[in-house]
Amino acid sequence: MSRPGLRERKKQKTRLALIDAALDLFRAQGYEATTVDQIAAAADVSPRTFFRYFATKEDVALSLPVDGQEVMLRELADRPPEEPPFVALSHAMRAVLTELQEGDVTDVTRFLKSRELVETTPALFAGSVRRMMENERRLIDEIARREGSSPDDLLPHFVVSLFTTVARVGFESCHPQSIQDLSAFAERLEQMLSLAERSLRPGWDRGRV
Amino acid sequence: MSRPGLRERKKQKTRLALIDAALDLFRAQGYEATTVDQIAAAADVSPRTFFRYFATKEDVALSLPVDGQEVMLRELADRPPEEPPFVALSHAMRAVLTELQEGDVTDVTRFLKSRELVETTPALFAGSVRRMMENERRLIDEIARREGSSPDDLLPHFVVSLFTTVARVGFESCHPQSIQDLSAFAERLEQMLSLAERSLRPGWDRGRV
DNA sequence: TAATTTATGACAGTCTCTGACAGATGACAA
DNA sequence: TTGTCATCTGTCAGAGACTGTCATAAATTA
Repeated sequence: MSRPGLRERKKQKTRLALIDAALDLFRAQGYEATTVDQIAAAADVSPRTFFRYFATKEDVALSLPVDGQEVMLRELADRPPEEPPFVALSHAMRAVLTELQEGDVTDVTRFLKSRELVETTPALFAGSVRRMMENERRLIDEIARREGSSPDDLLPHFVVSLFTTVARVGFESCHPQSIQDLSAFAERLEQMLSLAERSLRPGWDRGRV
Repeated sequence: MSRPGLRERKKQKTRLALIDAALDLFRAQGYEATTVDQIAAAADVSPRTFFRYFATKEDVALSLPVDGQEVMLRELADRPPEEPPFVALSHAMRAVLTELQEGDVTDVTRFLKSRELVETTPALFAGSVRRMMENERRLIDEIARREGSSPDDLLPHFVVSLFTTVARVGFESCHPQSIQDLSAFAERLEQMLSLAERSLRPGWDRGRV
């Protein structure tokens, strides 16, 4: 696993510079009030280059949560097949938070920053939900594959949507307080997962009720 | 209940003209490919006037589903308090479809048109979900009021989010086929509601499990 | 009919985002 | 080291969504 070339490293640097510049400007003067020109200037690139890294202004704010969804999908694929769908999804989600916590501290900071931004900015919140739902399709496919469901079976759709909802409500409920570390997130998530577990019949996620 | 004045009638006419022009253009050449200028021209108003009726291009496409949400909220407020939350929400949703069906036929056509458009256009789908979630807050408040929950109780949030998810999955599952009438919608909705009912423990939506 | 309110059109301007082209820079082989 | 090539970047021009402003026209009211 050799170190990537200079070009690749520069690209990563530019990408992070744009993300950090954007998050700071968004926090300081609000999302709508900051222009792409300002972000580009703060990161020392031309406005055109900004759009070579991020398709939209929204993308730069949501790139971290989006990365998280990728991790989640990878983790889900690694869960043992005998695990019921909802349990597998829960563990995959926990793994995302764990992986983040074990990584670089600046990553955690960036993540929390962007998370707070998303919760307090309606436009970004909308975008976040949108991506969550685009991701839902992929989670559904993976669950359907694991369970061997037929393509028009509504159960995988139901299970994944329900799980996504539970996770979202958990995250949202963190919003009023300013969250300093990830453990508060993890705690809320467990709280919601157990509420869901208590509400649902055993075997519901495999159609055996 | 006197007939509104000429000015008010003209406004309603312009509004409907914009909606119809927009929906037709969107269907014919796609949502992104049609410009606001085209819509305004088709409805015989200036582009500036378009924005006096709809804040964004998205709004004109989603105005009908948004109207539906208003109806849903009104219906929910009319449900008897002894009804458990999930049942009350289900009945309110049924009432929306019933009210639509009993109204003008052109309204139903417009509704189905916009519904298909939303499902087939990612940008609009995202916007639709976003409004659904903005509406969620109001539904939560109403359920919390009915049940006398404390403001930081997660249960009303959970119940409403779960219901919204179920309804959404039901609507989405209609997409592949082209829906001609509302009864197909109603049928799918019932299918999903019964799946949810089977999966959940009795009393879950009042915290009595 | 006159006065007032309100809807509309016309115009100018900002911001997001895209295509096209040319110059700069890193990757790689001779 | 040098030359070639692919890729990154800046500059420019432009479309399209959306907003503020002001004058005009139409509806409402006295």
